[in-house]
Amino acid sequence: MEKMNKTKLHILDTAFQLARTVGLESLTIGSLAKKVGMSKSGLFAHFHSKEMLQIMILDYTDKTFTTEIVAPAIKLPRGIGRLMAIMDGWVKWTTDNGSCPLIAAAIEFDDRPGKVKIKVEENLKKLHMTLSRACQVAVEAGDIPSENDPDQMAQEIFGHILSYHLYQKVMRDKSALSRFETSMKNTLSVKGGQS
Amino acid sequence: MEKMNKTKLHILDTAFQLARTVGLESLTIGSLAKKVGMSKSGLFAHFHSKEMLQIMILDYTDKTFTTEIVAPAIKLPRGIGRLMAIMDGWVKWTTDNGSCPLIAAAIEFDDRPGKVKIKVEENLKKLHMTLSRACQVAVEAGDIPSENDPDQMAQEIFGHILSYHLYQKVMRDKSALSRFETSMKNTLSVKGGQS
DNA sequence: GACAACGTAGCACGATCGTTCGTTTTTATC
DNA sequence: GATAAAAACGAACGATCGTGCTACGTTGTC
Repeated sequence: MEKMNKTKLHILDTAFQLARTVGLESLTIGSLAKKVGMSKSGLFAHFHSKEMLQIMILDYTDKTFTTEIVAPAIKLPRGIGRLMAIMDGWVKWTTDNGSCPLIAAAIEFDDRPGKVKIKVEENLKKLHMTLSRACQVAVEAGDIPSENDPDQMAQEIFGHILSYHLYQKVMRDKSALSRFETSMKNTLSVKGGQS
Repeated sequence: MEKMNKTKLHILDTAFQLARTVGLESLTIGSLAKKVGMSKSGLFAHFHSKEMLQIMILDYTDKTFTTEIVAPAIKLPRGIGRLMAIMDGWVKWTTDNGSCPLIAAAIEFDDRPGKVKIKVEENLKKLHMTLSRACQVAVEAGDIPSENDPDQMAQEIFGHILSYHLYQKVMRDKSALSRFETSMKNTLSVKGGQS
């Protein structure tokens, strides 16, 4: 873990908020500096390239998501409650203000190799692991059928969130949330494969 | 429908390809002009603002998706085959080269009101309708259970595609495709809700 | 209180952004 | 082949991009 002084944290927090509405690429150092209230060069000195700034925003995003959503869920007793707590938090995280910088970055950089994409890949995998683990715990607790593969469920659930985001935020579909909840139920119940 | 001369179509086709790798915002008129092989101002004259260019790229994307993927599927006999043909085409469309400009734009503009967002919303709704209709046809043909709501299935399926895209393209997960297929099976089969 | 280290500001760089303008080249019409 | 219309061009605009450099102010240490 890296040392972080007060100013740098304040910058990152502002950058995080800004990135939620404009993404990582359209976030410019000039606009960020104006919003923070300091000079472009003074801000720039904390990071030594825009690429590094983007990476640290992703880091900050991950840390915020973990402490605000994952950590509280982990405190719940082992079982499906943890998973649902994460999902509730995630939905709120998606709905409230702006979208998720990680998702935005994932789409922006999916075809642009580089350090940022590597960081995105890393964070996405971590998120998948969190989901997958939570599913596994729910299975072990007997809350959901053991036929279900945790990785399969995780990928499906990830899709439910992404889809919800599009339907709710872009298409402004009033039914988006209830459909999301139905989707979750479907994923977590037994699968009656007709072969 | 608008009249379109040869040059404009060529520009849009090139822009479409470029947008698949960099998105709509990072696509600059200068870089596009260079790739097309004409001057910035000459190209700019065809559209009268960058915003209009972005909208026409989205239009072009929609038209291409329709003729390349939806139209061939419609020619198949009524039933689940149509839906699966669309999904096959969509997966290939997502996997082959770059991602989908519409999806990228949806993420980029979800919190930026304006004409572009309106166009994105319009196209997404059209895509949802296409999916929903295909599901409904499959139900009517008796290929999938009638308990399933077409809109519900459409939102789920949309999520499966988005998730697949992230897992395959960003996380480079080898199992992404097979999980996607499982997800599709799950969505299209009966739901055994344990209340 | 001298001194080193650090955080921040100011200024400027070359590049590129979207856009405008006037001119030249191409195309179509008679 | 003359002429009008349309298409493409080169140059330039003011603004902003990311990034350096230098200097000034603050802070902590001896």
